[in-house]
Amino acid sequence: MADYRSTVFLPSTAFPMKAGLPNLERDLLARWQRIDLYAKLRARATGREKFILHDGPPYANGHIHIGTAVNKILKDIVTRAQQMLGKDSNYVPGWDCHGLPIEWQVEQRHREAGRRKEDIPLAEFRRECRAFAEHWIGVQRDEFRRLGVVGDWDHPYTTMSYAAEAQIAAEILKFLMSGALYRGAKPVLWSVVEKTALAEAEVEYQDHTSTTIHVRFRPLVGAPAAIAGASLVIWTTTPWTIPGNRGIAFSAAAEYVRVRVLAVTERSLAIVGEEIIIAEPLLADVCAETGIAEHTITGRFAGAELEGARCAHPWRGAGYDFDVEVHAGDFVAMEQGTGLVHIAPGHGTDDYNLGLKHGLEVPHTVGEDGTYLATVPLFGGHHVFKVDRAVADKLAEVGALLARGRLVHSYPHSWRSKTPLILRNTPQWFISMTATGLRDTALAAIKTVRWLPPDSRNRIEAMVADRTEWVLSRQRAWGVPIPLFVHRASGEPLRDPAVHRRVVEVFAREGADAWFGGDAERFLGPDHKAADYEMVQDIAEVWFDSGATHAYVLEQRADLRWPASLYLEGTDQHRGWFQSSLLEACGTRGRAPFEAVLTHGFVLDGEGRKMSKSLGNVIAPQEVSDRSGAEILRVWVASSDYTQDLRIGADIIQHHVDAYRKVRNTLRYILGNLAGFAPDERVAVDQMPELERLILHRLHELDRVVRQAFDDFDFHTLFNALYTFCTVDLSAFYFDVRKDLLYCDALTSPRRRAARTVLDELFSCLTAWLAPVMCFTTEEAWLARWPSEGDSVHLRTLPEVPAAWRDDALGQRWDQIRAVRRVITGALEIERQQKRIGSSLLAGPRVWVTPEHHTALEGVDLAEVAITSTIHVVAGEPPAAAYRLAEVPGVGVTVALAEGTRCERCWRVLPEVGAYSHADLCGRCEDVLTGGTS
RNA sequence: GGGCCUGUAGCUCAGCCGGUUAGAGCGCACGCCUGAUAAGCGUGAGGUCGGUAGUUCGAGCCUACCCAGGCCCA
Repeated sequence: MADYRSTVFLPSTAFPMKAGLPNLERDLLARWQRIDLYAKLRARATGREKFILHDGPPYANGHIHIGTAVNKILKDIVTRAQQMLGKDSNYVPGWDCHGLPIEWQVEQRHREAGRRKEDIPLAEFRRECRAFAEHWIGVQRDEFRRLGVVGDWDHPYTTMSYAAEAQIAAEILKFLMSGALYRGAKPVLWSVVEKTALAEAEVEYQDHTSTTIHVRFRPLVGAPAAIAGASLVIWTTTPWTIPGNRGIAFSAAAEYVRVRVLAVTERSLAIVGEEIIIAEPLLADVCAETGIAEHTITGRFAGAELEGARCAHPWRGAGYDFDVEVHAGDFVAMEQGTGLVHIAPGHGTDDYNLGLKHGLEVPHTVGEDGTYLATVPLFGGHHVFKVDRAVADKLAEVGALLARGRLVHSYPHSWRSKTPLILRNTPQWFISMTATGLRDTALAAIKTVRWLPPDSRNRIEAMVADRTEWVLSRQRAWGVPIPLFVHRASGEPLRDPAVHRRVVEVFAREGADAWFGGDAERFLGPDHKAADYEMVQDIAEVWFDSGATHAYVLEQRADLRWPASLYLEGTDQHRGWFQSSLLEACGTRGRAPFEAVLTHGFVLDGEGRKMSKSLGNVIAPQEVSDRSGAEILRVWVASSDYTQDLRIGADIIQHHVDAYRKVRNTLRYILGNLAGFAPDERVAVDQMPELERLILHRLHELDRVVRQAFDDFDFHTLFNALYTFCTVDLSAFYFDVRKDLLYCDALTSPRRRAARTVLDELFSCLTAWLAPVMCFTTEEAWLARWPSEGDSVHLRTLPEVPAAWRDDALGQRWDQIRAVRRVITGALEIERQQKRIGSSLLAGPRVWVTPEHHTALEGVDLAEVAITSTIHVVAGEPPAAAYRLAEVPGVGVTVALAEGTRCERCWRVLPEVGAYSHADLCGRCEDVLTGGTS
């Protein structure tokens, strides 16, 4: 028997089945660097409408993790998609460089070397922080590039560049001049040993034994009848804050009771006959703790009735003659205590906020060394850690102490000295949300921005509406100083544009380090005496640095644009960068610095849990890149619905590896069958068989999906649509059906040429559509087809899909044809199970169809479509024995073996085989080999 | 504890304005092909739509509560 394999036109391509992604990616990255793809993209897009995705700067203090990888990949897909939509989509990456975590790590190094931070000159310390940030910028830049992210990596922005530091200073001064910046005070975590403020990250929680006290507060004349004559009882674990008391908080959601004491235990400080007010749910606890043995409830009322009541401080008459106000607080819990919470606005965050809301005084009571200020009656000069007993005694003396006790609980301690911390009222610089109408401006600006997903707007709106102020200052070393001179006599910050100009100029030239040189004259100039001014030593919090990036990046770079087209970050940035950018720009420019904001979720493990070292479920992007390829991460990101949290785990990675292979093999098959394809081989659409026109129609449909998805940043819809197209429409249908004529028809056959024309269009569309996601593989495929030194698939824009390809009627007709095909394949499967056939080409089925189907099948070679050798179509009711599918009513199939002999070249079984010069060939194959027309 | 959000097959996702037996692809099982071959094709089994209670003639879609999870606060 003759072997005709060599006469068959099998696919041929150098594009390998196995990608070897990690190596391929490194090669392509080197190539893009060699040809300077970024510069080529810019050159190609000159003059086009700009699309500016402004990078939210990641923090430069460690390797990237899977979350930062997702963020950067998503940004890259967006920028590439916009570029392909025909815009100049320029992406400039940036880094956040100042701030505590870097300072902390640099300090840690010194500690390990046995040096104290205090012994290191500030200038040197700042230099080390800068070097530290620089190092990690380099590391992260390599890691981001490894993911395939294209952007201006040679000219990124940083928050610590001199230009940035100068502009940050300038922006702060704008807030000063507008009247929004003011000096106030608020409680911060404070170490009395180090005499410094600490951030939450520097705090360790350890068990601590506190003295607890129950204290009576007597309502003043005019109090509501419900409480008149009784005592409000509070409970606290920090007796030393009693001198700072200015209020009492209750829960508006709770019931309160008035309780008359009937009997007490031995040594109880409760008095038989007295009446106290506490929350109902805590009644039993309070009685137990204060030694009330018997009681009766004489009143019961809703918490709300307490609102606005006033009490006397227990030490009224001894310097504590102010009123203590009673207000609702949503932080009042029914877990412990009395349901009435002592409020010291200088010593607690809830206390401070409640005080702010009701205009309570925020007293300064404690100095930086932990001793009471001399102005504090009774306790001036005493240390807060040694005063608990004295406070309790003093309360007992005036009859206010109802009980005292001890409690072991988790309490914040300094990570350095291991000593307990206090919350201490500390001077801070604030940006007011109201003085210049900042909150209203921001809320109005929010309405003009496109928030994606739409829920995102609720979140930012609620946060801005609830925000009471913006605390700008940090008592830290590594950051941009708040460049103010405070007049010693008046306490007013200096507002002199000439001085401000000098500050900004010097910062731009020498960096913000210049501020800490101690030379005030160079900034103050001849008009002010340095001795008259205090030079503020606080630095600005890092959210201000990054919130001002729009000012020193978007506004200042000619290749960018203000406002940005898009900010794209994780959902946590509603409190962070989205908000600081919004507030900064609204405060200085009156509008948002972005037109749209896109938010993504967080990365969780395969079970939907947070990744953590202790759970051992952390997946590093570097590992995935090295093992499977960064392309797999990109496919994973693109096929996930990132508006929700994304999950990743070993099986999920495998899933996307499989999906990748399917798409890759689709491209490979197209390339293989396009071998030697020349432009003059092309066939006009109206000359094509229906099947080819159907695929073009699908391309037209997909083109609309793709453009819409690019516009909406909706990549998972896009990727799933393309993936399904590759599997369902191409691999399982079109390619399978067209194998016969691609392999066996003559090279000149019009229908083969038509198929190849369609493959050419498929290649053009798929490589472009997938390029933003599969940036490596599409480039590899593009170059496999069009070898070139300097070209790239990424320099393309989306192909124009002719409107003429659309043919809805054809699409609907083929839906019916494919339904009939499903019945046939089902029937063939039965035969296969019975071992009557193997290949479908052995079959010659008989198909009964409805009149509708019959019309749809007109002019269609159903045998070709079903990949059988022959087929008989009959209009009419199928016999009882016919195979049917419930979802395709009226269609039935019986299967007989195809009559005839197998053509040894195309493997179809036909009666004509044997009638030609080659005894084992069909007519078509005979002609291909002889050049005849039999 | 508060604000915002999520929960549909093992996985990634569809599911319109509430309206028949809840879909797709992958994976899995079984089979076919051996001229896409560490490929390709077919068939099949998988879901009490997180739970409970309501509203409704009818709920995966609406309401309440609960459970699990995420982000941000406290």
